[in-house]
Order: sequence, then structure tokens, then C-alpha cells
Amino acid sequence: MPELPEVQTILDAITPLVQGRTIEGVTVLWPGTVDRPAPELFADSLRGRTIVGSHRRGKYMLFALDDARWLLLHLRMTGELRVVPGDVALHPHDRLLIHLEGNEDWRFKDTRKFGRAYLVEQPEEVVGGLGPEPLDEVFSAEYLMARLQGRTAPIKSLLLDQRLVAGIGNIYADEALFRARIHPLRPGGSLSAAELAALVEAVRAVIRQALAEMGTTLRDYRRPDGSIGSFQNSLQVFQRTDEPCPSCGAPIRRIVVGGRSTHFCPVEQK
DNA sequence: AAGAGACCCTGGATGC
DNA sequence: TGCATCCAGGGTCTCT
Repeated sequence: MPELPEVQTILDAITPLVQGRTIEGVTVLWPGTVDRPAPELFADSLRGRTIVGSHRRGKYMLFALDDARWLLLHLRMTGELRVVPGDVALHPHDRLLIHLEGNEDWRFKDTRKFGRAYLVEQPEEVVGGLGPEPLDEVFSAEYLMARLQGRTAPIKSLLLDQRLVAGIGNIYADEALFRARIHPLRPGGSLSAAELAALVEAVRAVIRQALAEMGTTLRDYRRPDGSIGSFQNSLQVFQRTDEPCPSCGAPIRRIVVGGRSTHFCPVEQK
């Protein structure tokens, strides 16, 4: 579900609801949601801790605790976060409950059970392998030129590789490639310096706009207050198969690249 | 090392 | 209506 703009939007909404608050207990409803340590130790270790800060790295949310450890959350495809009164009825897809002082619950709901929670001493244990943030100046045409040298995989697949650049998912990969007018099947190493420069700017523009619009709601994504994003109204190719290209009118095509649905204009993207 | 494919899960939409 | 198939904002693992 959520990519960088959605994760940032959720984090911005959830942080004021949990920062400074103390965890009275944890209920693990689906053990698979807890990646590390073992669920019982995870729950025991969080009891009594206070959340003192938060930030985002790629698609991960990082919550700093008062014992210098970190709670990391990844929502994967269908994860949702809410803070609700403790007596609100559970949803069948609630997987993890963090009970806050004052009888409120921070709830992790996740239909497909792909989401994960981590309690670690060093966030780098989990996020250390991520590439640069797309809005960081490190992410540049020169960086891509060096990293994509000799790569034969489709540029679409490479944009989804979190080790190359962190936070881009299926929606924004397709949208950025359209804006840069680059065909998704182009081998990564075949892109010229000018094309890479256009791609970097396209990625930044799409991410910035999606942040401003609080993300893209297609099915499951909800902000913690239940409201939706609005970038779905700005999508130019994603999930617009057979609809006219907004630039030339040709029907948008859908293909599968690296097992992921991929949308592009067959006329304009070379 | 890099790339392709299977796999992890559930539920909604679509087709017959 | 019922059943089958396909599809989904992600990432990890295995095999070649």
C-alpha cells in the first residue's frame, strides 16, 4: 500500500498522538507481524517505555524510545495505524495493539499480514541497506549513472529496488517514468545522462506533489483519521489502462515487469 | 553478482 | 447464485 508520501503523511498524523506517551502494555494478535525480537520479548520490552520522537526512512516509520531503542513499523501493502479509545471494538484485521496510558490504543491493522514491527537498538539493523531518499541531493543523475552502469534489468524494476533509492513504489515509479518519458523496459544501464537527469527531476516532482496531496488512495490507504489522499486525481498513467494518454491521447498500456503491474504510454515513452 | 520467479496473505472485482 | 480466476501502494528468499 503505502509509498514514501503515504508513509510520511501517516507518520505526520500519528506522531502527535503518540509522542510523549507511555506504553502500558502490548497485545500481539498476529505473531507474524512482529519481526524481531520474539513477540513475547517484544511486548515485554515495550512495556513502560515512552515514545520520544519519530522520523521516516524510505517506507519505514522509526519511533525513538526513552531507553534509546527504536520501534520500527513497515505497513507493506495493507497496514493502517489508528489511535482510538481502548474500549473501541477490535477489527478482525487488527494485528498489534499498543496500549497507551490514559486508556487509549495505538492499533496496527493489516488485512494481508505483510506488515512488520521491529524493536531494535540500532535502526541501521533494519534500514541500513536502503539507498538515498529521493528528495536528498545525494539522489542525482551522477549517482544513478554510477549505480546503473552495466545494469540490464528494466529501469522500472530498478526504481523499485529500495537499495538503489528508498521510498518509491509501484505508483510513483510508473508516474515518474511517464513524466520523464522513459519506457519502463529500458535497461537501467542504457539511460543517457540527460535521461537520468530527467528521471531524477521526475521522481522528485512526483514525490513532492504526492506529499502535498497527502498520498494516493486507491483501495486501502487511509490517513489515521480515516480520511483519504488526493493524488489519485493526479495520476497520469497508473491504473489507467486503455484510457487516453493525457499528453498524446494514445491508449495507456499495461504490462507486467518484474511481477509488478506497469502502466505507460507506448507512444511517448521511449 | 544480478536477475527472474516463487512466496507470504486476504479480500474485492470480474468472468463464466 | 456459485465458483474460478485475477488482481492488489511490498519485500524476502531461492535458484540460476
